[in-house]
Formats: sequence, C-alpha cells, structure tokens
Amino acid sequence: MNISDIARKAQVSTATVSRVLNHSSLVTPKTRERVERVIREQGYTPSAVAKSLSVRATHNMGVIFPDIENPFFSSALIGITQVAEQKKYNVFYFNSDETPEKEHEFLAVIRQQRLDGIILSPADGYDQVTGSILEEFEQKNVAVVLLDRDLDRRQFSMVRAKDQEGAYLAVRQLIREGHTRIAIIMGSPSNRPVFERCAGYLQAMEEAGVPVRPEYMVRADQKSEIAFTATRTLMELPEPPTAIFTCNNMMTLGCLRFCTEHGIHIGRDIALIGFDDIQTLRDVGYHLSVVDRSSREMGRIAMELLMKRLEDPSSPKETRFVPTELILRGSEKLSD
Amino acid sequence: MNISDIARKAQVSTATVSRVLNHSSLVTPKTRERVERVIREQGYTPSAVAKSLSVRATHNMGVIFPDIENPFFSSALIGITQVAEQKKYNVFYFNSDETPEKEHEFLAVIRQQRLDGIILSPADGYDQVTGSILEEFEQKNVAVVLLDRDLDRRQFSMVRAKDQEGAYLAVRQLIREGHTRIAIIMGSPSNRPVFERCAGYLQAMEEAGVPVRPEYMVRADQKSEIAFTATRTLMELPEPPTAIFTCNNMMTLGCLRFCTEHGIHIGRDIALIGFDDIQTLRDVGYHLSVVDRSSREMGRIAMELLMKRLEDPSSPKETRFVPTELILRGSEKLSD
DNA sequence: CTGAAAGCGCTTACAG
DNA sequence: CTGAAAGCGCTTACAG
Repeated sequence: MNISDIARKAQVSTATVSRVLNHSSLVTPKTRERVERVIREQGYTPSAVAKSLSVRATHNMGVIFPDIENPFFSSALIGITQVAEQKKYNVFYFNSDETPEKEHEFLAVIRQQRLDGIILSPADGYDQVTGSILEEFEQKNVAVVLLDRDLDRRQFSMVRAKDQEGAYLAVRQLIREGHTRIAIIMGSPSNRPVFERCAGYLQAMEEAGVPVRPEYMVRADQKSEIAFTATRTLMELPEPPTAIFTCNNMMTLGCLRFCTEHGIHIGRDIALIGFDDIQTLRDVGYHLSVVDRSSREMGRIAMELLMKRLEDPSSPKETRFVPTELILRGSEKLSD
Repeated sequence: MNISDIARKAQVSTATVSRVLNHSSLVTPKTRERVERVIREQGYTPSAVAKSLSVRATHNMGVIFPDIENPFFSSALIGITQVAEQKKYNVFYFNSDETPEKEHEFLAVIRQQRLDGIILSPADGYDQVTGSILEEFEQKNVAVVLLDRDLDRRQFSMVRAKDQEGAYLAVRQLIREGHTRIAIIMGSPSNRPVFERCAGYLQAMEEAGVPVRPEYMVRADQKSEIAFTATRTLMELPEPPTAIFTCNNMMTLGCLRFCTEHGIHIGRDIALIGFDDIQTLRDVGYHLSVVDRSSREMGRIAMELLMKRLEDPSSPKETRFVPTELILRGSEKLSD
C-alpha cells in the first residue's frame, strides 16, 4: 500500500495525493475529500522514510545522555520529549554510559540516520573526537545543543544551570553555620558543571577567609561508588571535616551510603549540602539541604534552542542558564 | 556526497560501492581497497534512510513507556539500549505519560517511520485502540513485545515478573510477623501486574485465614499523589491497619511521604513492604523491605523476544518471566 | 567479479 | 487546480 495505489484508486496522480497528505491549499475540496476517503478506507499510512529521502530532512533528532538512570537526565528527557511531541519531532535515544567510545559510535549512527539535530551531554568534556564530529555536524547543518555539560574550546548552543552560584550559596551557608572544616566531593575538570561547583566552593571559602585544605577536596565521578570511598577518605582523616558539599546527586548518594553504613548521622555528626534535589529522599522526609535546578526545564530549553537553529541554521549559538536555588532542610547544621 | 559521487571518484559503479559498504564477498580486494580509500578521503557516510527505503526495513525500533522518570522504566530502557546497541538497532523513545491518547499518536508515528518493532508498556491494559493497532502491526510484520503490562485479551510476546508470587510472599511474611490488619494500596485492574500483586495479597490472606476487609483495600495509580491520600484514608480508619503492602514503587513513595509528614514511623508505628526496590532509599540506609525484580533484565529479555520475532516473524509469541525476590530489611516488623 | 537499470515511496518544479 | 516526470540515495536481480 503506497501512494501510487491510493492515487490509482482515487483516480488522481500521486502528486495530488501528496498534496492532500501535506495539506496543500491548491487542491479542490471534492478531490481532497475523495482522496481522503480512499486513504481512510485503505488504512494507508505514508512512509516517513520515503518522505525524508525526498525532502532531505527527517524531522527526527537524537539525544545522547550518559545515564538515563540518573534522575537528572530522565527528567531532562521528559522535558525534551514534551516539546518534541508538540513540534512533531521524534527522538532517538542513545545511552552513552559515560564512555566516549560509545558516544562516537552513536554520533556515527546519527549521521547515517540523517537526523536533523542532536542534544547531548558529553561523556568527557575534553573529548576531541566528539568535539570535531559535532563541528562537522554544524557545518552540515545538523543542529547541536549541549545540555548541562559542555565541550572544551568548542562553541555550541547550550543550556546550563548557574552552577557556581548555587555551589557558592551552599558553601556560604555552611560557613554561616559556623563550619570551617568544609570538605567537597568534586569531579574531574572534564565535567564542567561539576567543576564550576567546585569553583563556587572555592569562591565562598576565599571570600570568608576560610583556609582551603587540599585534603578536604576529594575526587569522585558520576557513579556513586567513588563518592562512597571518597567519603571514607575524608572521614578517616586525622582531622575529619564537619561539613561536606557534594557536587551532584550521585556523589550525594554515595556519601550518604557511606555515612549510614558507618553510623555517621547527617545533621548530627556531620553537615551536608548536596547539589541536585533528590525527590525520593524528600518523599521519605529525609531533611537534606540541596542546591536545586529544574532539569525538565533544562530539557525544554534545550529543545527550544534546537528548534531555533533548525528553523534558521544561521541564527546565533546561544547559552541559556536556568536558575539554581538553595533549599535548606536542616542538614546544613549540626543539631544536638 | 552520495554513493554516485563515490562511485565516480573510485571509477566503479554504485553497485560496487554498495557491495563494499555491505561487506559483500564478491568484490576484489583491490577494488574494495580503492573504494574504501575514496570513502575515507571524502568522509562519506551512507544514508540509512535511503537504505531503509530500498531494503524495506529500517533497523530501527520504538519504545513507548508511560514514564521514564519511574526508575523501573529507566532501568528497563538501559537493558533495552544495551542489547539494541550490540544488535545494531536504534531506538526511538516515546513517553506516553500514562495517557492512551498520546500512545495512539506515537503508534501512528511508529507506523509512519516504518519501525521494525516496538516494545511498550501500555498506559491502559483495557485500551482497545492500542490493542487493535498492535495487532495490525503484527500482521504487517512489525514485531511487538509488551513489557511488564499487558493488554486484555490480546496475544503478544511479553516479559513479566512473577508478580503474584512476589506479593504473596510479602503478605505471607507480614502475617507471620503477627499482623492481621494488613492493608493494600492497589491499582486498577487495567494495570495487570499491579492487579496480580493484589491477587497475591488475597491469596496469602485467604491461605492464612485472615479476614479480608474491604476498607483495607484502597486504590491508587502510577502517580505517588494518589497513594499519599490513599494512605490517609487508611490511617484515618477507626481501626487503622498495622501493616501495609504497596503494589509498586510510586505507591510506596506516596505512602512513605504521608507517613513521614504525619509522624508515622515505618517499622515502629506501622509495618510496610513495597513492591519494587528503591535504590536511593537503600543508599541512605532506609530499612525498607521490598519485593524486588530485575528491571534491566526485563528490558534485555524484551529485546531478545523482539529480535527473535524480527528474525522469524512466524516464531511463536512467548511470555517470559523474571523472578521476584522478597528482601527483608526490617520494615515488615514492628520493633519497639 | 562488475555494471546497467529498475525499484523502494515519496516530493516538487514545471507545464498546462 | 492537476499531472508527468525527474529526483532523493540506496539495493539487487540480471546479464555478462
């Protein structure tokens, strides 16, 4: 069942069928009606792949995220699909699993599939392969938007949160609570948002004249395991910190797990503020203070930026920021 | 840059280029090499859409889930993408947001996009539109696999968990702990897994001769809000239950939220066993007893079933079960 | 082993 | 307002 079959049964040309399919105004109501009836009767569904080949655009886009199990990314994906749906774009989802190699594979697939655009959070902010592939994309007019994480030295449209500011507020708050031994579980410089949160930490510490102790700055990554052991490192210090700031939700979870497994009570034995809210913990009334931002909104904005460049490839690349908010629920102080 | 350009520069026919692209054995090493060099030099990427049109198969598939923010579904998607990647299939992701209308829309898109197969968890197990669209799919040889939720009276390949058994074990455990006032937060019959968990509850109650009290059976849905108010209903009963069994993770969360907001301590004031483990709670050392199953595994199996039917459309539809496990962490008893 | 040519199912510039 | 025909970029049966 293809467009020719419909044309024959409706006694028109395929051009006419195509026109009614595309709601062209230059077709008589009566012929339109006749064609539509045949389409309905035959249960005909036009092939988007044939159309894509013909018009040289697919109306499909790709999303590459490092980990869809991370609530930040699943929320962002919701935001993306919401606007994709209303804009009639379809999304291919690829899970890079935090590995650049998979990311490269997927980028190749995206090229083959002739997707119109792509939204991604790079596995590694320093990756040159990803960077240059994306630049080729832009040259071939496939729109690219970076979400949350950026790529070193590369210019793309992107949506970010006010990371440094959020972290700064959090750490300033810890200082106001009287803490001076404040540790940070941070990430690698190749993950820019996490790194900027680190900058926020330093900013607050320096502004308040609190000495920054290198042994209080420990490194983790996107998997909670490392944060778990990083917390151990901190707590086994001769002079352990009295407060910790964690740079993302996975780190927060790893840190929390270490503490609970070792009888360290958050808000009594140690203060904690995390970056990214964790809904599940709120549900159970766990009073964790956090820096929050709207991940759905970030997804929506990423789509807006993508649409903008899709509609006009010469429109300027832009960076949009979503606000960040410090939510205090008690874990920032040491009660008892 | 298309296949003809490459053919011209390599001084062969497009047929030959196509053959090297597809690793056909009937092409001389030297011509192959020459063609490959030109491809490399030109940075040529063949169009999957043209190929799809030509071979009448896209090697693309669709996934429609009700809510990717639900950890069960995001984990299942990981399982799916893992095997999709190794089988060289690409996945379109659609979020139905628990609404049949969107689901219908997406199914139409899937048809237009000529996807080879689809994995879905229907928003409504009684939905006849979805049911008949899927049956048409099967007739047109687009493979369909249901994940977790099924469709009333319709035969499709599917992967499920041993829901009733898991629920049975949980409730039996509550009874062994001495509870007789055991409530259940259940779902609508249109969500089969949740409903079968209800059957497991009844089975355990009846087997033990514990009277089933209608007021202890309250209804919620996939959003935690309803479970929140359902819990209120239970707790405001003249004779409130001493134990609750919740039929999925969202219900568990809603129930927990009500309890924490009202100073009801799980494991002291009331016992609770939920269906589906909640990793975040484990991380913070929240001792919640649950019935667990492997959602990633369910995703992987769904893909296997899909591949099987893709490779041989006449292969029998089959239902595969993943095991279910009762994990006791203390919330099933009333200490103190 | 290689090529010419038809075909996959649409769209669209052109002519009428 | 409608149609004939070329074109989008591949694949493949057929002939050699």
